[in-house]
Amino acid sequence: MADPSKISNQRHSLAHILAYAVKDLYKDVKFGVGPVIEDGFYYDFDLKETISETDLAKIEKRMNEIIKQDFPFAREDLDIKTASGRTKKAGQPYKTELINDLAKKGTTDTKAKGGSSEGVKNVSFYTIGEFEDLCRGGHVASTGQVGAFQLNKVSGAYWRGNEKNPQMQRIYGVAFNTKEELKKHLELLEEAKKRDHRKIGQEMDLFVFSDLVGSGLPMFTPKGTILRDQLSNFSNELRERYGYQKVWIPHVTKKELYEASGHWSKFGDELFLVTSQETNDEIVMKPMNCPHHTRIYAARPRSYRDLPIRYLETTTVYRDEKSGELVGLSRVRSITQDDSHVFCRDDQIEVEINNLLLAASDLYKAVEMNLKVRLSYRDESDAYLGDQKLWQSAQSQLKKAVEANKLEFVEEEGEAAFYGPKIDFMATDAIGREHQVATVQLDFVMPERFGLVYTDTAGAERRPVMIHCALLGSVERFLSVYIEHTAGRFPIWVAPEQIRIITVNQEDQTTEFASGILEQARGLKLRAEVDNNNESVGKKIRRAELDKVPYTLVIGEKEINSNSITPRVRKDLEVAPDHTEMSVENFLKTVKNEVKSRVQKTSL
RNA sequence: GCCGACGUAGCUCAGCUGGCUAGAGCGCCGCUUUCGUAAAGCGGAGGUCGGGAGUUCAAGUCUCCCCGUCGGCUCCA
Repeated sequence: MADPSKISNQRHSLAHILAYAVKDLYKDVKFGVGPVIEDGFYYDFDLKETISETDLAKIEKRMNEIIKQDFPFAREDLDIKTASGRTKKAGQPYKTELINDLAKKGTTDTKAKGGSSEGVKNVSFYTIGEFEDLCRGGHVASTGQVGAFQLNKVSGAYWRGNEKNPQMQRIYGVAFNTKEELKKHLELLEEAKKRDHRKIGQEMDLFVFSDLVGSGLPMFTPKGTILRDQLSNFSNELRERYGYQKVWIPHVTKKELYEASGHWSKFGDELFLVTSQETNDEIVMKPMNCPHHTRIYAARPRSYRDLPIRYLETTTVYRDEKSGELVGLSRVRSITQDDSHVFCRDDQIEVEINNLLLAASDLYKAVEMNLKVRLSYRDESDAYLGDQKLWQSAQSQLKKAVEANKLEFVEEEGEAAFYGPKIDFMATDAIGREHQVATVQLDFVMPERFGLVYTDTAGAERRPVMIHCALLGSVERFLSVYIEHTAGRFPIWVAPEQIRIITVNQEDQTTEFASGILEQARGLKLRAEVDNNNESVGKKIRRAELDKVPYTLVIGEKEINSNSITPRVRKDLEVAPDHTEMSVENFLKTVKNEVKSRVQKTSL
C-alpha cells in the first residue's frame, strides 16, 4: 500500500519544482503559495508576462530537467526577523507578508477563527538547487522522487482568495506516484468530458441557449422537457403520497415581501429588478419561493388540527449570478426548484423529516445513485436565531429520522443556516463524483418574521416551524448531474423517446403496419416514433443507437406476416442478450408496465 | 466581475505569417435504389466568418469596444 503522505509530499515537492522552473524561465517572479490539492498541486505567481496554456510544455520541460538533476531538498530554520529580512531582500513581498502573519497569528489562514493562536518564532526554508522557498515542509528527499505529473491549466487567482488583492497567475498540475495512476486519472477526465451534459444536451437535442435570450437562461426542447417533466413529476408524486398539495405563485413580487422576510439585503445584487410602467411598485423576480408560500398559509386562521400543512410547487426562481460563474445547466440564472414547504408543530418535525427521507431514498434509488447525508447543526456561538431548546429538539429529531432510514451520514457542528439545522444530500454518480442534490432545512425564523401562527388546544396562538425541501434540488442542476450519470442512456421511464419503429421498405403495407404500432403505443401514452426514411435498415438502426432509444422494432415482411415483433433492446437495459418474438400487444403492455414501475432493467 | 483561451454552414472542424468566387465530413433537400439489425449511390441548397467601429489598396486573418462560450478565481509557508 502506498503511504498516504508520500503522494502529498510528492505533490508539494512538485509545486517547488514548478516555482523553480518558472523562476528560471521568467524575469521578476514574485511567488505566492504552492499547496497540494486534490489530485495535484498548484503555484501562484505574480509576473509581468502572461502565461498561457501553450507555455506549459516549456515549463514542464524545465521541470523535468530539475527532476533529472535529483537535487536534495535541504531545510534551514531561521528566526522570524532573519527570515523576513531575507524575503524582503529577495524582493518577495508575498512571502514576507506570510512570514509576518506567522509571527503574529501563527497561521497564514486568512479565515482562521479567533485570535487565540500564538505567533511562531521560527520558520523554515527549503532549497533545491538554486531555488529557495519559505515552506513548512513535507517533501520527498530529492527532486528525482516526485512521481508522474502533468501541468494541466492556468488561471487567474486572487492573492489569498480575496478579490481586493492583486490577481496572480496560477499554474495547476496533476500528479500521482506512478505513470499508471496518472494515466488512469487522465482517462477519468477524458470519460467525464465524453459525458459532459453540454455535449450530450447538444447531441441529443435536449436544451438550447440563445444569445438573444441571454446567458444562463436555458430553454428546453420537446425532448428535454420530457426529462424535466418525468423527474419533477416523480419528485412531486413521492411527496403527494404524504399529503403534499400543489400550489401556484407568480414569479414576481413587490420588494416589500423580501423586506419582510429579510432577504432584501441578503440577496443584494443577485436580485433581478423589474420596472412597472403602470405603478410605482418596485418589483423583483422571485429568487426563492418560501415567502410567497407563507402568504398562502397566512391567508386564513390555522388550527393545530390543520397542521402539518404541506405545500408543493415546481417553479422557477431567478438569480443574477456573476457572469463568469455560469456553467451549462449546473449554474444558471433561471433555476427551477422542486420546492416544498411544511408548516408544522414542533412535535411533528420527526415524522415530516422521516417522510421526506423516504421520498428522497425512493427517488435516488430510481435514478440509481447512492445517497449520503450531512447533518448540519449549530455550534455554541450566538450567530443563530431561534430558541435554543427548539434547536436541540429539532436536531435530535433530524438525527433520529436519518438513523431510522439507515442513511449513511456525517454530523457537522457550525454548518447550520442561521435560521435552522439542515440535512444536505450528496449523490454519487456513475464515475464516482459526488454532487450536492437534495436538501431539507428547518426554519425557525421565517415563521417569526412573517408572524405565522396557529391556534393550539388551549386556544392560544403558537408559532409553527417551517421545513423547506427540494428533492432534486434544482431541475437544471439535477439534469446536468443526471445526464452525466447516465451518459444520456436514460431509463425507460425517463427516455424522451422510448420506442423507435424502423421500416424495412416504404411499401404501403409496411408503412401501415408501422403506423398501426405507433398508434397503439401512443394510445398507451408511450413515446414512440416511426423512422420511415428511405435509408438502409443498417443506417436507421445506427441512428436509433446513437439516439439511445431503449427499444427499436424493425418492421418488414416477416413481422407483418406473423403479426409479431422481436424487440432490439439498448445494451445497458438488457439482462440477457436473447430477445424472443412476441405479439405487438404483449410488447407494448410490458413496456407500459416497465414505465409505470420505473424499472432500471428490462425483462424483455 | 477578474485572469486566460475561444467564437468560420444546423453539428464537428480546416483555412500558414492579411491577397483569387471561404472549404471538408456529418446533417438537411432532391433523384436513383425498396433494402433485414451500427453508415447504399449520385446531385443540390446552405455562411454579410458572433456584433460594431477602426487600420489597410485589400480583413475570416491585425487593433479597440460589445455579446456569448470554455478553463479557473474554495484548497493557505
